[in-house]
Amino acid sequence: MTIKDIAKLSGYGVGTVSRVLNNHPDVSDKARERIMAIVQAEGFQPNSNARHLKMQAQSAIAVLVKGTQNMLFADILERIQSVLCDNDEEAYVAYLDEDADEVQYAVQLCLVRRPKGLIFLGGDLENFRAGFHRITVPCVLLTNDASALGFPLLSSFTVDDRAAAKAVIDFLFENGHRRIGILGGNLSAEQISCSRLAGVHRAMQANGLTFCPQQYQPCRFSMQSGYQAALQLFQHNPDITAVFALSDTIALGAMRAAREMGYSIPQDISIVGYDDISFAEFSYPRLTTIRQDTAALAERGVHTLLEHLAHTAAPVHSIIPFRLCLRESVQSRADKHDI
Amino acid sequence: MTIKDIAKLSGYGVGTVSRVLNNHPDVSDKARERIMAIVQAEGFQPNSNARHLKMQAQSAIAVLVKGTQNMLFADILERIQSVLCDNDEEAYVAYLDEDADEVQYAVQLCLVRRPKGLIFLGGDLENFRAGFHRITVPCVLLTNDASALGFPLLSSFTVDDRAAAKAVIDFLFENGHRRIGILGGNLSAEQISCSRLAGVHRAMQANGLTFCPQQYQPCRFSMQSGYQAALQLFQHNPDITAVFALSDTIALGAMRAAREMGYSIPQDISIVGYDDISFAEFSYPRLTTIRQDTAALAERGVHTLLEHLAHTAAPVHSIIPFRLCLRESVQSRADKHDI
DNA sequence: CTGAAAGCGCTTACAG
DNA sequence: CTGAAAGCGCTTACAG
Repeated sequence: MTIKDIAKLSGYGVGTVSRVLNNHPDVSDKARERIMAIVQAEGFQPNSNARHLKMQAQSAIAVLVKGTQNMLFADILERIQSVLCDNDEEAYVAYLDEDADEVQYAVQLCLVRRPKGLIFLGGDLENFRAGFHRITVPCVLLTNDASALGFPLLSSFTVDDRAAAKAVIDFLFENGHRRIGILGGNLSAEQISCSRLAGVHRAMQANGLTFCPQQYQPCRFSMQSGYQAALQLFQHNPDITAVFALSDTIALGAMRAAREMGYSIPQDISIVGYDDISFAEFSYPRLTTIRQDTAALAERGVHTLLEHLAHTAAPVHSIIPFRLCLRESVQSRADKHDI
Repeated sequence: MTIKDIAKLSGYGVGTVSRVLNNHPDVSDKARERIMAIVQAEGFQPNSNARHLKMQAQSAIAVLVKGTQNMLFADILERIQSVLCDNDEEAYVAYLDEDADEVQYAVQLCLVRRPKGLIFLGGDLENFRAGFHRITVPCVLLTNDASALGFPLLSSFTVDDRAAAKAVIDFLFENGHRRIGILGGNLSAEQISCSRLAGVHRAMQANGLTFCPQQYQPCRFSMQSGYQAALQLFQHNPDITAVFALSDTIALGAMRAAREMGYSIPQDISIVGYDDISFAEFSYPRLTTIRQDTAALAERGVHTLLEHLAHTAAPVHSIIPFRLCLRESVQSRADKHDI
């Protein structure tokens, strides 16, 4: 069943059928009615390959997800899909290892699939700096701030990672914690771990605390990796009273490690996460964490991309608010200051 | 840059270029070399719309995921993507509400996107029975058994849900539990909850236990819903000593509910899940659960689909082994039999 | 082994 | 408001 068949059935030409299908204004009501009736009856759907070939545009928007087990990204992705769907856009999603070069992959993808736009879920600024100039379609980076890069085709939305990290440290400090361990991602690259750690540094300094390298233990963003890193951290820093994990999954792994070391949470060790994935509220004890507004991230990201697809405009870089969710995994040590 | 440009640059015709690009055997080595050199140099990629238009086939395989927050499916999906990628296949994935009619959606999808094959992640047999005859491409259903339906285009892979559920009940019985509550999905439809519950019934009967309707509390497959359902369950059945949740997410919600009721796990109440998502191992206490072999499910599913795409063959319905993972959320009450 | 040509199903100026 | 026609970029018999 093609547009030609519909034309024959309706007595009109293919041009008119096409115009009806595409909601062109210059069609008589009679033609529109008659043709639509047949389209309905036959359940006709135009061949999208032919359509796109003619329109010289790929329909798809590609979404590159960095990290395969990332609950936060899964959450954002779900919302992205739904907004995209509401706008009749198709999404192609690819999962990359959390240490892969997403920009290099994107360049490749643009060659092969020619998406009309890209959304990056997570990204390393270093990779963008090195390779983004080769990308020629509008893009949006989520959960990292690309404003400093100055690419005209790259917008970004993120919470203020520094401020959020600082809020965590301040909160721990207020609750009497002085020796705090940090569990996070790879620092060699310009990733979110960096800005979060910058916030940690600033807060430590502001509160008169020193921070030595061994208080930071790098790991991947998974429970398993968080668990192992936490074991290391506890070993190197037997005196810490709190752990700030740069993601909830890492925090959940750290909880397990703490228990294996015989620590009670939060009596012996306090733990704070980052992301507020749904498990954070159902862990035991409930995890105190930084809530990222995934709905805002997804919606603003998609809408910005769609606008930039419609007409070129200056990139927008915007900060999404965060919130420190106070739950049960932090103990106040106000009464036992030990500095 | 089109195939025509490559032809001009190389001095060959477009036909030869196309043949080189598609690895046809009937091309001289010289032509192949010269053309490939130019293709490499220019970074040329054929327009996939044009290609597919000619080949009269959509490239994509559609994956329909039933439930948006399903960690098990997320896990399987990731593996599906990777296997598909290894085989140079593109995947289009759509997330549906867990109570949506996936078959109706699939029929629609076939009209619009014409995928060459479909993979269902989760599915209600009732929906398949009602609407699958309208689907004309090879399909695979994962985590439910479609053998009874007899559709020539529908294969299925699943663990034996009845046997697994029976194993859980037997295990609980052996450990002294006599009054067991069940938390699961919607029973009105022919979903996995049904076969799992059938296994529960059988095991209860075999062990001489009675099972009254109020011991079953339906809910959606989420922590939040599991939490609320568990609260109900405890209220209606204050004497139960164990809860079998038909998914790990439900179980995690139930754990929260149990704690709120003042129960210790597993001392006061034992909890068993289903799926073995990664959080099951990192919850506190660690969750005893049924492990589904997601790798096998994904790989066998994709390979079967690929084979059926290559040449029609009889559908295959296969059982994937399960394993009861003994961890910490079940208490032996062998010493305090109370029947 | 290679080229010229038809045609996949659609859209869109161009006439009328 | 409508139809005839060109053409999007590719593949594949058909000749040679």
